[in-house]
Order: sequence, then C-alpha cells, then structure tokens
Amino acid sequence: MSYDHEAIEAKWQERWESDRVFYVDEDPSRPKFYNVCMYPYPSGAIHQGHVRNYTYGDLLTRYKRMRGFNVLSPMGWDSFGLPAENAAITSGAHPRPNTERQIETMTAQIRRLGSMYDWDRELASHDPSFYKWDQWLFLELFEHGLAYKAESPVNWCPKDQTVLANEQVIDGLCERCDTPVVKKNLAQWFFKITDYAERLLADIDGLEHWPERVKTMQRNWIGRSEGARFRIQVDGGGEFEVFTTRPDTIFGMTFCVLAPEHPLVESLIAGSDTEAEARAYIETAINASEIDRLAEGEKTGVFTGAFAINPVNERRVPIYIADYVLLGYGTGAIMAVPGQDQRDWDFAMRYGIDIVRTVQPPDDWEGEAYVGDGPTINSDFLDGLHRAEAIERIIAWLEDQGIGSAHVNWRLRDWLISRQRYWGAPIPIINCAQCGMVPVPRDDLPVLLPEVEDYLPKGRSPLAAVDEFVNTTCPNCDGPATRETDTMDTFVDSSWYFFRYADAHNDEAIFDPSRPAYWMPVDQYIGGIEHAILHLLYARFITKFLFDTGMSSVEEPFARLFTQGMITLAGSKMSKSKGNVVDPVELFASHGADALRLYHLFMGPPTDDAAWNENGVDGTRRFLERVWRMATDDHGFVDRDPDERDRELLGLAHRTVRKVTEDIDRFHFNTAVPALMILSNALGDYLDASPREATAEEVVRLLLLMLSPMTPHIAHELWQRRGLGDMLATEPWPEWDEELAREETVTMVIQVNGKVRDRLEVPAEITREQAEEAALASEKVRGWIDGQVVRQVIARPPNLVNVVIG
RNA sequence: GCCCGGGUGGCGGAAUCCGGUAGACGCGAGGGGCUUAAACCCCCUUGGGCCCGAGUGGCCCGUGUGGGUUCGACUCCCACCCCGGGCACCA
Repeated sequence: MSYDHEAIEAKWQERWESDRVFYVDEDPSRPKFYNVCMYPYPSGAIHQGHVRNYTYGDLLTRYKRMRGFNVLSPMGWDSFGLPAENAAITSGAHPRPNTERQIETMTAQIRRLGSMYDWDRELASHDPSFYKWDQWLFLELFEHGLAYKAESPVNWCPKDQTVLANEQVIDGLCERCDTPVVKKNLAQWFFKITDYAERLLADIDGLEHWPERVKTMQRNWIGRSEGARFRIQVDGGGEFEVFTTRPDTIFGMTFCVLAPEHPLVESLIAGSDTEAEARAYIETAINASEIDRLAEGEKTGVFTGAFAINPVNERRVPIYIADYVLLGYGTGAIMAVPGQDQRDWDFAMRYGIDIVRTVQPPDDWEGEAYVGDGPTINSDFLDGLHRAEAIERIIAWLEDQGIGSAHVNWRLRDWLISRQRYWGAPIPIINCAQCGMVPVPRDDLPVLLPEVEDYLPKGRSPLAAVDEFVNTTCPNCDGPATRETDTMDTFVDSSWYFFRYADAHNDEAIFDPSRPAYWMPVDQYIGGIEHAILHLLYARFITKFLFDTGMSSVEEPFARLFTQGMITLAGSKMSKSKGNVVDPVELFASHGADALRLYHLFMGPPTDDAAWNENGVDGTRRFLERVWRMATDDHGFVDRDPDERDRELLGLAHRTVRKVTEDIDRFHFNTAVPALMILSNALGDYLDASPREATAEEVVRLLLLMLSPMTPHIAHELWQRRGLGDMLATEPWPEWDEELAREETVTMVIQVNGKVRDRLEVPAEITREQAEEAALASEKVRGWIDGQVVRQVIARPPNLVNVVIG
C-alpha cells in the first residue's frame, strides 16, 4: 500500500468539516438541489447497504455542487420505533441511552466514509424537540377530522405485542419478526388516509422520475374499483349493503354471502336450523390467523337459514356466511353471481346453488364463470346491452329505486397509527369523563415520554402502568382525566422529517413554511425498495395534508426517487442474522473509504441487487494505487511539441469527461468507473513512453476532477499536492471540448451479408462513397464477393459497410 | 392468476434507451518477469470448437427456447421456458 489512506482520509474529512464546505443556506441566486438519503434507524453499526446508499448520495452531493447547484444534503435518525426498541431490549439497555450511543457510533462511521452532510440540521425522532411536532401534526390532523379513534378488528403481532398497520403485514406475517398476525378487536387511532386516496392515486401519474415498479405497487395498494353499492332486503326483515364492480350481472345473483364478522350475522343465525353449525364455522374463521385465512383453496361456508330478496326480480336467494368474503373490503357482504365470477361459481358448485348466466359467452366458450364482455342475457331490461351500457342502465335503475348508487371502492384503508409500545411519541390526547377526548393544548407540547424502568412490551402500552403519566387534569374542565397511553407509529416521524431539515431548530413551529418553500421538493430521494409502499405513501399523504393547510408549497415530496438494490453474499441478502456480513469498518482500515466507495459504484447497476465479491475492493484499491503513482512519480517529462500521441490522449480524456458526465446524470455509475479506468490505463501507457508535461498535467487534472465525487479523499490530496488548488470540492465540474473529443480515425467494420469480414482504419470524416469504395477494395471482401453479384451496399460511415451479395 | 423486472464467459457485468465490431472494465484462473524466496508490482493468455503453410492467419458456433421483421437482431415483434420481486378469495 503505497499511499496512506488512513492519514489522507482523516485529513480531508477534517478539512471539509472545518471549512464547512457542505453547510448551506437558502440562496435564491443559485439553483437548489435537495438531496436526501432515507434516514437510517440507529442500529449501532453501518452495513454495506448504508455504504451503498450514502456513496450514491455523496457522489451526487459533490457532483451537483461542482455543477453549480446549492446542494443541501442533511442527515438524521429514525430513532423511535420497534427496531430501536428491540435492539435496546436485546442489549439489555434502556432505549434512550442505547439509541444515543448507537447514533454516536454510526455518526462516526458515516463520517469515516467521507460522505458529507449539513450536520447543523441533524435531527432524531426520539428527541422531544422533534417528536413535539409529531404531536403537533397529530393535533392538526385531529382538528381537520383526519385523526380518529375507532374500535375495529386490527392486526395484532403476538410477539411484538402491538398492533400493526395493514402495510406492515406481509403475507399474513409481521413485517418485523415474521410472526403470524392475528386479528383483535381494539379501539385504536387512525389517520384518515382514505380521504386522500383519489389524489394519492391520480398524482402518481405526475411522478415522472419515479421507478415504474414503485408506482405500480402504489397503484395496486391504493386499489381503486368502480362499481355500485346497493341495499338488499332480508326476507322477514333487516337489510344489508353490498358493493359490486359488476352491477350489470345483478339478474344472475343466486345467493349472497356475508363475511363471518359481519354485524348482521348474529341476528340471521339466531334460532335458525343451522345455528350451531354456523357458530362453529364463525368461531374457526375468526380465530384463524390471517395467513390461514388468505390461503386460497376450497371455498367453504355455511347457510344462515335466511334469505335475501334480489331487488331486480324479487327472487328469494339464500344468504351464506363464508370466509372468502372479507369484512374489511367493500361492505363485507356480496351479491354472488356464479355465472360471472369464478369464486362464486366454485362456491355454488360446492353447495349446489343455481347458476344463471347473464352474459352470453362466445360460442367456443368451454370455461366455467365467464368474466369477459358480451351481450347481456336473462336480464329483462338489460338484455342485449354490453357491459358499459348495462352498468349505466342498472345504476340509473338503482338510483330510481332509491336503494343504491354508483360507488368507487378503495383497497386502501385508514392508517392505524397507535402502538402499544414504549419507544414512540405519546399520542397527545386526554380522556375526560366530562368532556370526552380532549386534545392536549399546543402550549403543553411536547407530551414527554416518561422515563420508566419497565418498558418491555406486555400487550398494552407500558405507559399505562405509569400513574404519574396517566393521571392528569382535563385542559377543558380541570377535572381529573387520563392520558392516552399508546404511542405513535414511527412512520409518522418519517412522513414529514424532510420538511424539518429545512428549519431544523425552529422551536416556535414545526417549520416556517418559507424555508422548505425554498428547498422542497426533495430533488433526489435515495433509499431501499422496501419502502416502496409504506413510507413513501405516508410521506405523500402528509405532504398533501401540509399543502392543504398552507404549510407546504408542494403536493408531492419527492421529485426523483431512486431505489437501490440490495447487497447479497452467497445468494442471500447480507444480514447479521444470516452471519454473512462484510463489515465496512474493517474495510475502512484495510483498503480505505475511497476504495470501498469506488467498489460500490463499480459493482453493478445501482438499481439491481449486487453480489459482493471479496476481491472487488482489492481491484479498486489497485486502481487508486496506480492513479496515486502516476500523479506523484517523476516521469522524466520531455520538452517537445505536441504530436499524435498527445492529441489522442487528450481526445480520450475529453471523451471520458463526456461519458462520465452523461453516466452520472443517468445514474450509470457502474459504467462511469470503467471509463476512468480506461483513461488511467491510457495515461499509464503514455507516461511510459516520452510524456510531455503539459499533456500529462492536463489529463491528470481532468482525472482528479472526475474522481472527486467518487473517491474524494485521494482526489483532494493529489489535487493539493500537484498545486492545482486547495479545495477540489469547490472547483467547477470539467467541460468537454467536442472538437478535442472527436476521433480522427475509427475502425470501420466491413460486413458481407451481415458477417464481419474485415476491419479498416479510416478517417472519421470518411464519406459514404469513400467508405463503399474502401469496402469493395478490401482484399478479404473481394475474396468473398468472388464470382457473385453485389446486390446492395449499405454504408454507415464511418462505422460500418455491409456488402450484400448472392 | 395479474402486474413489474431480468436471463450475455468461471464470476460481477459492458454493449440494449436509439438495431450496426458481442464480451468493455474489473475479479478469478493459467503462464512469464522482478526477487535468495515471498508479498507488492509489471507483461502475456483467458467464450466454445475447428483448420493450415503457424500468421499481424482463417472458418464455424455462441447473448434462455422457438418463430418473425431486417442488408444486419443481445437489442424490435409474437409465442414459450426459467429466475427474482410486488399484489392477490379485493367482489
């Protein structure tokens, strides 16, 4: 190791910090660039995923800075929530000191990477000066009718002992610990994200610079369905409402199905012949974990003993209970049309229920339920109409009868934000026997999270056991009252923290709107794909809410989103639990931050998962060693006029500037790095011959400028040593000269019938005629043509000529 | 089942957007130089097969499979297979 990375890296990290190179303020005279990497939760040590993330982020910070932008790149800590709390429990330490120690360690490691931030804006969500504004935001939402408490079946993780948002349940398992989630009926706090469903969906179209797959995932999650809602009478009294996307098939309704938890069920089965059977079925269905319930298979159900009246034809149809109907979607009850729905078909076949087709399938139709379009049949006044028209007619009819109307249904459900865990922001509500739910006055914020001895999860919030926290007085009537003891989901913190960076020390307000008005939207947001739905959807929702209340100047928080791939080793994601981590801290010591950064940039397309190669960092280190040697060795420069070799090398250098610039702009870092390697290899060859000082000097200068955002420490050190300046970071990004970048000769490929038969060195400005002539004059080509007719000559000077013979 | 990605040497990958030299660059491997020796460093070879007069040589095959379009296809179109991810009894 010929260069001392430890010394150089420490030196420059110190310099950038003491010179405050990356600390910024609003500056209307320059274009702004707001660059944010998703803030990490303080796990205690950075891993290669962080390194990848921050390497990309820092490259962009430095590059955009050199391109003349006023770049804000802040850093903070997602320090509340389950991961931080579980980490504390594992280590036996209290969450607060444990979290703060971990933040310290990670801060040092992030600094060691040489990635630069405006640390003056650092924030941490467990800090009362931050979560005070979570509580403020909660009150805003509450007062706008967008935060409410309701009892409903919620997802409960038995291991973490808390409820989870729908978004945190993956395949019926807890997102955090993979424990099967069960349903519980609990009174919980929700944010009414469904009020924003329409806008959250529609505005996805405007997110031009978001990955298509993230947009698709959000669209699916929001899940808009158009159809109708209408009421159905129960024979003998009572009614229920159904939602359908196919009201045009209503004449084919031969039974109805209610979800096992549907509130009407009890009165239907009470005293019926099948009561015992029904109760047993409901018991099983409700107690089944989500994962069992979702397993697609035989449709099962039980007859309630009651009948419903089909409103269009007065037909009496049986009402069943079946767990393939979900309480949480639509109305929890359906009209079943087996002729036009495969699930209903399967159910009808199993229980011997009539099937009436209401859409004429094609003549060659051999399937079961027909879901395609066709003329309506067996449907009285709808007969002959196709789907769109039939839907319009039947909705008009339902409206006339006063029993239903057109309806848009959403898959998206309200965001459950209360958690029965210690490590979060207390919900700022006081319950008073006289006044009901009373918001904590804003002047009394923050509601401090009490320091407790016992913070272990036990099925209800640990705060409930703290009398001095729970017992308070009502802000309204001064009578005795109790506090809410649940804490807020940590995703509440991350849904607005990027606004706070713009005005991080404001203790009068969540932020002064004029400050994020300068920085927002985030120009580049970088993070993992795992946040495609949860965090990004919540952040979009809260941004829209802040927009509506005049706090935000933008409706969408993130103009460009970049989702990086995972780092894998031996085929699986690097993780401590799998024991296959490669510790970045060890590599800082052995190879240096620059070599590690460069390897991350080089290893593959940033969006793709990348397989870790243990020798990869050796390779990038070797490259940096060569750059070091070339820039520091005495090469015995020759005093001579520039010749062909100089022009060629300079031309390559300018072409490299062009390529690296274009590649960085489109996030193709993995091809920008090889371009620099090629240039440095060419420079090496050049220096071995009879180098001319002026040429070598210029090429090294360009090389260092381009390396500056990628491997900043070594680039800065060499820049300074060569007397090019004192602070490379503030130099402008190099321009390329098209004239110099032009190649004088190129290799022209000669094909015969599309196969390469010869290669000629030709001037770059060769004309079509000259190219054709040269091709036909080629010895090798003439050998192939020999005796055959040349039918066509396709010339694409200066790269290719194809001679078509035969 | 539906919706996104993707399939190229021993490995990561390049070329794919916009059809025109497939395998850049790096890793690994093999050979050689330097060295008492090793490390470092440097040089050469490295998709598969074949031919000869052995060169600065030539031919054939080759980008998941099968078709198609084209003078020309890793690239575009159709069908299929496989891998990864997302959604999913959503009415």
